[in-house]
Amino acid sequence: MIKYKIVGDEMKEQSYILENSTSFEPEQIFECGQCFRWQREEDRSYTGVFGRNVINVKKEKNKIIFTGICEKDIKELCWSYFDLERDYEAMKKVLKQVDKTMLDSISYGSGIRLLNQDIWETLISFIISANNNIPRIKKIIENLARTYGNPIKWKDKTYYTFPTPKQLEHVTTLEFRKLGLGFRDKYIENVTKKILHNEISFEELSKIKETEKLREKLMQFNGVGEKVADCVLLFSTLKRLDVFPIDVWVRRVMQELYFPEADEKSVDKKQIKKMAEIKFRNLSGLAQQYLFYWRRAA
DNA sequence: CTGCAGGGGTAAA
DNA sequence: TTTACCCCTGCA
Repeated sequence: MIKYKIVGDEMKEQSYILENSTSFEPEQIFECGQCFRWQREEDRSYTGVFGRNVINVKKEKNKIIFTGICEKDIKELCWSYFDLERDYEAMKKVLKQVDKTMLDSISYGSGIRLLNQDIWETLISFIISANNNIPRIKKIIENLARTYGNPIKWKDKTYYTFPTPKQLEHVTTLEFRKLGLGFRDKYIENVTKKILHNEISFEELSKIKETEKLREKLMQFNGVGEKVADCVLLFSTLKRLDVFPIDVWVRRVMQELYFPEADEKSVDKKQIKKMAEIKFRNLSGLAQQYLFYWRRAA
């Protein structure tokens, strides 16, 4: 049995304040379905773990306050993770001109940003999301982290890092099953093995330029179909803003909007993707997120 | 109280 | 193209 040291006491708390923030609403960023490990606090701020960092994000007027314990400079980490380089105002301006619904959905979720999450974590998380509901997805991921990740202490609470492939190396199917993974247990096992045996590496994946090729590679993992692959492409550091993941909600809203005559299920994914490309072009993925967040709240 | 549908899909038939 | 799948929750 491996013992992990609690690193929290050795790391200093840091903070960073982003002034005059635009397109940054913690609730929208963390509740729009792209991530599973951010928890809402009593004061409406959010605390989460990414990499070996625990960070709290709080919005006060137009300031965003990031506080936490980090391995590296907190500002650098946040700029990368929260995609702060990208000009969301400019992208929203373009999408708003598509049609009235886009305009409405952007007004509703105007503070959404697409996170640059770790590819491995995003991959595992969305494999778990298959035919599953959000509360249970979150529960399973926390079970995984608590059981196999490293503890980090901060302010009298213990947080856990997302387990690395190495940390899942000797976990049996049965042990995964006990954590509530269900039929997905063998998928997680398969992905872990493929990574550890170097059949596919994330470094290699990151180098692939062509999105189609990258999607194909991702779909070689057991448990990864088109939807999961698209989510990884959009929500991780792979960051393909033009991919359009279609889940039940997105299918619903797209049919209502652009295929009002058709009855349920008669419009296939290919048609919907084609329509998204026509309407939203290279910003399809971002548009998908506004639509998803807006339609789900309705 | 029991039964059943359905959930941010995928693999296998 | 259709169907089973772990497990949990909501609702009839």
